[in-house]
Amino acid sequence: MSRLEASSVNIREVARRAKVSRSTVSYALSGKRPVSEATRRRIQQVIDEMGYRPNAFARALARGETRTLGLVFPPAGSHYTDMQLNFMGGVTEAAAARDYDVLLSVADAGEEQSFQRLIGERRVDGAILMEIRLQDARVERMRETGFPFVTIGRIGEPDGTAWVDLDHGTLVRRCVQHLSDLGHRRVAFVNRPEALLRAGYESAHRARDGFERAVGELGLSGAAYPCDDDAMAGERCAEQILADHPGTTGIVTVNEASLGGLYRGLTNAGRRIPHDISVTGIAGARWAEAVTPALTAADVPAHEMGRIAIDLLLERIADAGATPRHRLLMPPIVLRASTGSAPRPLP
Amino acid sequence: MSRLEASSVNIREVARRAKVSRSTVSYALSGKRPVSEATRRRIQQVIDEMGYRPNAFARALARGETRTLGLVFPPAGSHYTDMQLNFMGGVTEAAAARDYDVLLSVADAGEEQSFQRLIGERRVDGAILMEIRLQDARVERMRETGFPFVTIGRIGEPDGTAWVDLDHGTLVRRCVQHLSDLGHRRVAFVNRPEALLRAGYESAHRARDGFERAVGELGLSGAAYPCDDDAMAGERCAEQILADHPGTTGIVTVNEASLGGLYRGLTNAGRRIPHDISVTGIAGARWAEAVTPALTAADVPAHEMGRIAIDLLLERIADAGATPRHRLLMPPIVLRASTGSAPRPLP
DNA sequence: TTGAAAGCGTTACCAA
DNA sequence: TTGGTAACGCTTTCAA
Repeated sequence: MSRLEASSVNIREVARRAKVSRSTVSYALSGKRPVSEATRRRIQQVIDEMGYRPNAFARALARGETRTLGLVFPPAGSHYTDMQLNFMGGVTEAAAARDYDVLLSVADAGEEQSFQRLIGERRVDGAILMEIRLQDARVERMRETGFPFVTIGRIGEPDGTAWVDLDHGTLVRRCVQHLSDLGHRRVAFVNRPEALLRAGYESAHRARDGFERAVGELGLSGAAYPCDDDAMAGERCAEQILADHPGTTGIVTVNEASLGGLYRGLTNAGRRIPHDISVTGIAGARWAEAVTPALTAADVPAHEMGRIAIDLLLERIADAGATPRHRLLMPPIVLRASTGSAPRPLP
Repeated sequence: MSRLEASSVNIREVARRAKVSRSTVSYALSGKRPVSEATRRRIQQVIDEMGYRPNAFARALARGETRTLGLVFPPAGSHYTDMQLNFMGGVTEAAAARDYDVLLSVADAGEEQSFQRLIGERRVDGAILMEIRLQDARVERMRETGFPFVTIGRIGEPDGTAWVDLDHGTLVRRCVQHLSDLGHRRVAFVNRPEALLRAGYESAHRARDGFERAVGELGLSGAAYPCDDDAMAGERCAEQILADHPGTTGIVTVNEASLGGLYRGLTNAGRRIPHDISVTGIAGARWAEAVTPALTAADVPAHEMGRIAIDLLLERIADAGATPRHRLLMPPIVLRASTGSAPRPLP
């Protein structure tokens, strides 16, 4: 016999001690049926004495709801970004505030196993999906089954799904605009890793599209670079940018993890920020402020996005028939110290 | 009726279609009793057709085990450190590899509610506790109830508990030693936030003790500073250090989130790293490499620690009677570019 | 206002 | 090799 049973106080025992039926104990707890004040009191006393708590699984089984939400994210080895991890924090705290637990699930795009554990075995009432791709098998799967879900990020054709996302396209556009306003004519774009791009990772694609559109509309010259999520890659990326186009005076980055390396690469090449080259982009505030000079950037409100995702999900669960809602966030670009007017062009 | 039930295929239906009893289906799945090849096949076919998966809660109820592990961490608003978050990643992936799910729970030191949800309602088979204090109410509580648990970090008197921890004391000691070897005579220590110290946060205390012991043994002058977990605090801390003791030429830090600010403060004060002042300490590799020059530091193997925690926990669950084991980790200090020999003393 | 009993979907023991 | 059935701990309908 397992310890769980051994140490378990159950409703039957409470009922016996309080000299009432099990149903009365249940009703006293849920309040779904009037219970006389006298017996309610007696029951409560026994419960306090014995430290009784209803078994969550038995309750889930009887009620058909689990009061647990799933958080699905892909395995990343040791390479979680700050952003991803702060989503997790936001989601979990918001869920706790609403009396839900969060069940973590690492599931790759095509991976059936984890999905089945979560949805197939009915462990959760709904799920939040992170790291969305333009074409996302997990999302399609959820849709088919009619299971309540919300995505952080949005698929290519998000109509009919519930999601919360940053408007990466517009945000990057604004960064380019900002550089353009400062007189920069040749700019570069530092994106997330190439592997993610190939996998169809939505934010990387939308950010790049935004960059290219903006460069075109504003009549600038620009080049986009994928970059791995670490400092060394950032350093190499800076070298590459300057090698390809020495006249580059502005950089937009959406890769916070490589930021320190990017700065280092630029500095090693003898470029001062922002005197010789301006840098801006989208990043967690912590990263933006860790570099010197601090990065002018749109701060990712990861924590808030986690909270919003939970709210949207609970809405879906409460009313599966309603039209799915979404939130497209566009945090302001906060001016710090990494951008300035373009240097006089070299002869 | 909830959607869950509506879309649910259950064992009874499978049994009916395969023309066997429910128990046979159950045994065919678990293999705990021989089943003739013919019926096993027939059952499997029905299962595949109908997409049957046993309901996790019903199974948990019947078996008395949940195949779910709890991960308890304190609420942090938006201020999770990289380290904490990477623990979460490591724990989750290791659990998934062993076919366990992870249930997240935000629980403050004294908070009963979350504890009760997790343990009282028997949602998990065991739990991992993070952010340990020297005196930790949660740990005591777990101990009393005999519930299987492992701590990441260790309490003041850890005997009899299972834990995995970094040897912060010795690690900081080695950092001081390293500085001493390079000829530094006056050093400073940048710790985690004061609030954490006051709360009895173990790693902050053990690190500080290690610093003071080392300074004493090596005959150096040293001062310790608490520092909040952000760049601005790091900057102010640098200023403070130089104001208090301008002759400081070496710094040991265990506060990765303030590292960028610390560098900035030093640089603003006209000190070049490592020419005028050396910096070293304990930090996640990502942070250590994000700053320029990259930090000579002991890299926190957060991911690995998460994995170890899971292994220790599964051990506890499998054999509650065994003596709890532990792992004290001491990653090497990897030499990067932030330390060098002490400058000639000023006149 | 309360009790009895039938589920919820599994597992595992007892028979056959 | 299989089937019947009593748990597991709770909720909720039906009766009183």
